[in-house]
Amino acid sequence: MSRPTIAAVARAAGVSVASVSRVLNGLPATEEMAERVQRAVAELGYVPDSRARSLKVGRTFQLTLAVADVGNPVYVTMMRAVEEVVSAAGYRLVVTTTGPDVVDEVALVRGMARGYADGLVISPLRVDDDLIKSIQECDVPVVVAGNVPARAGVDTVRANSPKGMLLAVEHLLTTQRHKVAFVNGPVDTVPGTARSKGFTDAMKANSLNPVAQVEADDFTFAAGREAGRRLLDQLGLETTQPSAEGARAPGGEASSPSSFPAAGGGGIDAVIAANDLLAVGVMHELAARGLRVPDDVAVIGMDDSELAEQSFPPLTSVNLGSAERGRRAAELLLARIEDDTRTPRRIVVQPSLSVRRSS
Amino acid sequence: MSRPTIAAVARAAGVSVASVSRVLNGLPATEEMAERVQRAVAELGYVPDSRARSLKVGRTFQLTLAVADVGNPVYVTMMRAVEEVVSAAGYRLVVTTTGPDVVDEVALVRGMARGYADGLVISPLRVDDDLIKSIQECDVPVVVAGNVPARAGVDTVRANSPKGMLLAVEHLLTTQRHKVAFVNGPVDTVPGTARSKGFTDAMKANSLNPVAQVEADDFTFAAGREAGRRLLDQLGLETTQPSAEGARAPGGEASSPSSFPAAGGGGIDAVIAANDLLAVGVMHELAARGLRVPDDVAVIGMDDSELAEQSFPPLTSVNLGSAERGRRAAELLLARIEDDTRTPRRIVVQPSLSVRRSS
DNA sequence: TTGAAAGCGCTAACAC
DNA sequence: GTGTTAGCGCTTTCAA
Repeated sequence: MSRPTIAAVARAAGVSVASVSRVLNGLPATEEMAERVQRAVAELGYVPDSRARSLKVGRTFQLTLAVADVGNPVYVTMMRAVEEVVSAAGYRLVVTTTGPDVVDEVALVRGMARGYADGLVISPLRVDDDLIKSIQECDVPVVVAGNVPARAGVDTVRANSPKGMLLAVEHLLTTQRHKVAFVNGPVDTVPGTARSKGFTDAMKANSLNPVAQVEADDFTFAAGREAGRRLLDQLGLETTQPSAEGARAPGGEASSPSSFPAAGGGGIDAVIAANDLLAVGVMHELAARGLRVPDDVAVIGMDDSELAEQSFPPLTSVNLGSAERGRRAAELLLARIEDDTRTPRRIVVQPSLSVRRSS
Repeated sequence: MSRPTIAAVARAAGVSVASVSRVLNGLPATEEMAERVQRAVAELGYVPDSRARSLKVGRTFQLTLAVADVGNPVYVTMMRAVEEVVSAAGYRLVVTTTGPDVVDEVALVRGMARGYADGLVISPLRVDDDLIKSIQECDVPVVVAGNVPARAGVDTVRANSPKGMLLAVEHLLTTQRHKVAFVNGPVDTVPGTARSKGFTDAMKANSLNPVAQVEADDFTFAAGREAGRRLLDQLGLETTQPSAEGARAPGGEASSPSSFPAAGGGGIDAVIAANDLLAVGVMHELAARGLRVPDDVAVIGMDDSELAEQSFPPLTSVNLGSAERGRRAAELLLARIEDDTRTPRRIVVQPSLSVRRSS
């Protein structure tokens, strides 16, 4: 038995389809009419087809959130925030994953023309002219949670990475750390570029020279660990442990009661990582080499995701406002759906530092 | 300027809409016809409306995956597996979050009647008769990644928690741990129930008595930490550290060269947690009380999610086959979409143990 | 207030 | 091989 249609309901209620539609949409009708329709609806278990409806009204009341990697906890925070805003506005949120390639992002945006949703929040890892063009030409409103050139003329809400980097570097200085290394993600990504420049500027602003810099292949834990390996190799820090079994904890007891940097960091006393996953990967590699966090090396991540509290030791992390970015992005999208003529806004969310035990 | 329709393309190409449709769907047409249509499509940037299409053909070529909590890393693994299978089959996957309440799950399943997708994979946290009923009556195929009664007659693929618990307990015995505590999630959930029974049986089978058992409010890190707090309070283990600053690492250096349990666990030498998030929460609480993992207390999680490798020390975890469950669930769904008359299958995925440093 | 009917954009008979 | 047309399920004029 197939799904009942509005016609079936009309027949069962002995009224016209128009009346059923009206009752269902809360338009004026007599008490009795409403009653009869409701009964028929309940009896048949009728549920309106959203495709047919949206074909007619031109809206789906669905919104899409596209992220590159569901495994990145920063997106969890963002998803939650977006979900909250859009569901309060009566929209359904669906999440899709694009993967790391810009071509897939472009395909996703182009695909929106198929009418899947009334709007899109996209947090692109990589941006090129094709992507910008696809966003500009998109049939539904798009807001970018990330950084695209102002001339693109699209709504964006982005983090302030340079400011965030400044917070990180200044925190390190305050805690007497001067020999800092930087583990970035792929520099051909939007966040990778921003972090790179931010780090360089922040160091310069504090008259510091980076001791070392490496670039991970990806914004993932595995890539972070691998990058940490390269970093420490580069610094001439061989693995000190005879076996994995005996590897020391990153948060092992301090060798001295104070929290001043101990020797043994092999030329560095701090690492800043471009996100939390990378930071945790680096901490694992430090531990594998017998280096303690924060005693030998302080570690700072970025994003202040759930992983930062879950990691051990808990990770000091630059809060780039992912929840607020999600919220603002959702609000921007809703506003643009409401009024497509408003001039594009570019919102920048300010960072803060969540100091935990890794620094 | 609004989106071009198939009629606009037909006009531009000087052919009929039927011909455009045919070319677009790869049906026989002359070289020249194909050419003209393709050109017009490219010129206008035409993209077919999937709503109109699916209204006509009765299929959306979208599949939905519904999970309770995007923040739980086990779902990340599952999502990836499902995505892989369905996209290979030419379907688009959309993910939605239900939250922890069964009523929202029911609403989700009922809502599928609106025609959002051709099928649903749902991993319900809580199951009641309403939910089962909604699944049975659902207009589109549903496969449950989790446990529902056999009499429900729905396709399911589930984990073997009891077997997994057995692996965990036996591993502890092998490593000379006998005083084990259990940190479960809410027992009114599907996994909570399964883990509870599994743990009890596994202990009994090995002639072991649980030293303590606590139930977390949720399958989250925060709830795990809180449950750990209650557990250790219950065992009379006061916080030994004067300040948070000096808390010891869970993976601190062993006090003896062997890996035999040291004293200091306050009546326990092992904790099994119902999932990885809970396990990590417990590890944090252990650390806060100066207890070392695994030296004082071994910790075993379940799910073997990405978090298990990311945690420190890396978490021994029961692999409940979330990737395979995702894969099989997706395959089951595809098969049922293909043939709705096949008898429901109930697949059980066997667990394995991923031994890491926490035990 | 209610009903009849047009039409959203597409596909699939059916006729040529 | 191609064009005409009915109709998927719904909403919304327009008349009554």
